[in-house]
Amino acid sequence: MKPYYQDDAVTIYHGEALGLVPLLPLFDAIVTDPPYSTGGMYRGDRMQSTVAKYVSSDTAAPRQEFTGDNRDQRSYLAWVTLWMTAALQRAKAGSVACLFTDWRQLPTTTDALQAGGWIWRGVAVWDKTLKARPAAGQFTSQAEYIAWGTCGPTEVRQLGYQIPGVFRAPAPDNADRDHITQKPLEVMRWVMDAIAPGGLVVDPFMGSGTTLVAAKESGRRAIGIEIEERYCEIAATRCSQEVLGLAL
Amino acid sequence: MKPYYQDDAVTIYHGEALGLVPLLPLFDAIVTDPPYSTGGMYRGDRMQSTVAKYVSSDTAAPRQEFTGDNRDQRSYLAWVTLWMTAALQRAKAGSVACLFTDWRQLPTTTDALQAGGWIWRGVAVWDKTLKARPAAGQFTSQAEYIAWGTCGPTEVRQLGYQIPGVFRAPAPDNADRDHITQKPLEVMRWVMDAIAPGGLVVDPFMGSGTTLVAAKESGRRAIGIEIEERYCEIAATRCSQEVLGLAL
DNA sequence: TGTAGGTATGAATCCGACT
DNA sequence: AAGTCGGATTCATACCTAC
Repeated sequence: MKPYYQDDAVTIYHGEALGLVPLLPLFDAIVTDPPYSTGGMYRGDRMQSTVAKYVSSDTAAPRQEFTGDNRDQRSYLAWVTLWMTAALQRAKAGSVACLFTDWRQLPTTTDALQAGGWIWRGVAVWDKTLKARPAAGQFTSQAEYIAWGTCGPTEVRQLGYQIPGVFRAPAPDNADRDHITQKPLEVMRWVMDAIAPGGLVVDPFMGSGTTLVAAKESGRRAIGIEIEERYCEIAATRCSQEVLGLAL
Repeated sequence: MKPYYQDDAVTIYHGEALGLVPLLPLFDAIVTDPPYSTGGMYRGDRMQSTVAKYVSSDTAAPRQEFTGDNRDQRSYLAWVTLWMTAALQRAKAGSVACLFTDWRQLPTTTDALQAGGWIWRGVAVWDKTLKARPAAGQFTSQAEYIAWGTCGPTEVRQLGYQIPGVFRAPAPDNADRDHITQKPLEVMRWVMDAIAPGGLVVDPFMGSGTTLVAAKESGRRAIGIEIEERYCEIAATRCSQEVLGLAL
């Protein structure tokens, strides 16, 4: 396993999550935003070869109606369960898992979390604030969700402050994004609060590496896995800039 | 079917939801906050009385129990599906369903919504703000959720403004509540925005009747069903005060 | 009317003791 | 043993009281 990039806090592997997760060192947290598209990403019935492209919930045109054909959702469940099961084997006791999801995949994601052997502890909300597409007479879909849980009993930490369960931060503008589903750094900083300082954070679907930057910046270590080399490059650049104190 | 209370906008029936829903006139929306049967990781915790589960141990003011809050998850799914199926039979095309739930029952609730034949359209978030019970080193559980959907295709309405998908409002103070789980009126006003003006709103688990007050106040009609007579009385009082313009 | 300080409490959760 | 029960604990926030 040769890293694509490495510094004292961050390691990036260029490769496929399902294959690489079992080879990771023991870690303290898995924080990730898997591709949760609802169509066209599964080739054949081999779920192992799934990660092909990222689709943003932001870019979807009008919402598809629920048709009763759960094929994609079932595959998604199986696939998430696979790598969460693998992750559990490499997780220290008390480790935290944070899985980003949209409203449509939230029930599937909590199922997969539990099917993978993790204890589901709750749902946190990223409120993207209202500026999204207009929807006539319907609740605006302005939130993403984090299904979170632990490996075994919770590790009790006295922080002296409460970690909000709802976090408000606008999504980055198109121009400021390297990746179509890129999260604002503030959101990832918020998530880091739920993880013990100094711990090792794993993101098997790294994308442009916001998780790694937030982890490093907040005194944690991180490992990122990404199948597309161009994102490995972007993330490596962001992490090394962070080294020099240039980020943000 | 003899009403417990009736005025020109509001009707209250004292009785049991499963039996009464099939007898209702055709309606435009079902908005309700069923007993979540939640309150704890462990079965034992969930089987406690509602006061033991939901009221802080050091709370001075006495609180009233409410019933129907001890189902396990399987039963909860079956039960919600039952009355949502019945409701669909009395729902006009394009009707809206809004089911309140907490994080733990959210996946079960969206399953039940769909199992009952409704089309799941999204999740709205009531952010209770950080005035919530803290949990050391964990995301605060400060939100409740609304699983919402429609009976058939959405009825397109031009509102001229967007309905937020995340709504911030602190839970009412202990002293200002008649029911342990009473919602703030503002929250119900927000929900009413998703329902056509003048429409008939049904709440089969009325409690202290906030849904009815919000419906009436916003120019809609409402039917409430409640199994405990004490809450029928409270709701009737609130609705009649609203008639006289005394509420709020 | 304003400001500062004290107090009560939340649709929890955890854990140990007891039946 | 598995199931029940009860007490301790967390802190941001709204509200009340006192100056």
